Amino acid sequence: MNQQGMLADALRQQIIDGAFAPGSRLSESAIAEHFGVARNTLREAFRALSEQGLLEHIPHRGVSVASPSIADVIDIYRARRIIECTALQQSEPEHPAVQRMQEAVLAAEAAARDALLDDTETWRAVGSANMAFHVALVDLADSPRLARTYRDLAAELRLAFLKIDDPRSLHEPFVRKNRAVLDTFLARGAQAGAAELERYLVQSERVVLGAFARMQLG
Amino acid sequence: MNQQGMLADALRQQIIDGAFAPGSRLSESAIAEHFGVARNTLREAFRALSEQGLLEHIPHRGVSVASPSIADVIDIYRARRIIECTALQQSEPEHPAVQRMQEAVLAAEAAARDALLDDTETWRAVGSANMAFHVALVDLADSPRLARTYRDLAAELRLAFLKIDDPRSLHEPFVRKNRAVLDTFLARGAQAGAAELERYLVQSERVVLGAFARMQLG
DNA sequence: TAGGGATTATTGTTCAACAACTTTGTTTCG
DNA sequence: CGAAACAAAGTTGTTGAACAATAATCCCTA
Repeated sequence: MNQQGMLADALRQQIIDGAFAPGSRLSESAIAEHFGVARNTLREAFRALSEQGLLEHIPHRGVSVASPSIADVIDIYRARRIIECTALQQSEPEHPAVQRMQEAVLAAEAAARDALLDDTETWRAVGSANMAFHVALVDLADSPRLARTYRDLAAELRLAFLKIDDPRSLHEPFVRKNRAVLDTFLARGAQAGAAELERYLVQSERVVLGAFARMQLG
Repeated sequence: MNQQGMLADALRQQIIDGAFAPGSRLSESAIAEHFGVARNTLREAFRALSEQGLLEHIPHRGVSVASPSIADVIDIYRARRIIECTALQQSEPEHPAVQRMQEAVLAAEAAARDALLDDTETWRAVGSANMAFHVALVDLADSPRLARTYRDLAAELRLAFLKIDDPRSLHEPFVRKNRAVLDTFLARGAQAGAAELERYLVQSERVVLGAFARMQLG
């Protein structure tokens, strides 16, 4: 792979891992030096991540890590509902992605068992496993383009999560919820699974929006 | 706006207008000279368009205009069905985008009336108006992210259209179909409109795939 | 203290050069 | 004659430096 490709991937991972706070500005020269690449090369990586919604680019002011607003969160969940619910509703139970959904749920349950009360890192791992569940779910649709769109949505949503202090209340309730979606889907079919998933998404959105609202007060 | 922004837009328009045949390679130095910019600047524009699916980038082999395969067309229509049908189904008739849907249908009908039998240019204008109808339709969902995804899908699909010789058979039948979708939606509601739209998309996909199949024979 | 203007820092763009790689053309050998 | 190996040419990938254009900061004055 290219240097810029690897560079974009590395940056992407760091951003998702919270190495830079949402909203913080990224200096071209500093980051270029940090990665040991030329400024021109870094700019190409920046543009790729901007197209994916992870970075925000303002002319002559450089790039910042995206910092989703309440409106963004609402939009992300709107898109999630459309993509995820349709993907699940129109799917077949024998699809290979189902196994990956299983594994993701098990991984999330395991991580949640091991997590201490306020260990940010572990709860983020729970969040990662939860997200892997939904990524696998979208793969049920067998549409590379929808999967790509969803990947970008998920990365953006992760930035929203980073803004919230309390990672446990953000991730813990949804381990059980994902399990419910999966079990309902397997036991009672696509239609019932999609309905359960819709409830999941509504509740998840409410939790995130609630945290955002509290944030703007405190 | 930036030079690269304008550059990307100009290139985008030229590609969509068919200035470069799908699949053709774009030489960095030639295009940079043509636009009077440096190679580095052009590369940033290239990357933006690659992210949107209009250009295909292969390391060390440069960029080519995307040339959608049959699999791509199938995927594009799959995504279209999910996005468009959900957008229409969950919409309200008083949404401002409805007016733009009206206008697009009228524009398409007018262009189709004036079109000569084999005037490629005019039939492409009909295609543009048709596409405007669907873009407006997606705006019913009030989701910037879905709208952006759909814009990229539409641009890619346009490249597929460019590969097909007979623009009339590609665009003419769908003027009436769009009218039917709109009238059904207005007269009988979102649910009925979505069903009509689904039929539209199925037929449209069949027409495009048929043309592709014939192309690979001849 | 508020406004205005010079200063400084950062980004936008260009250029030239070289490295890395692919493609093409040629040669050589079976 | 055909295929593999090799050399040559052309394109892209990346760098570093330079300058222009714009934004942010600081300092001075009223």
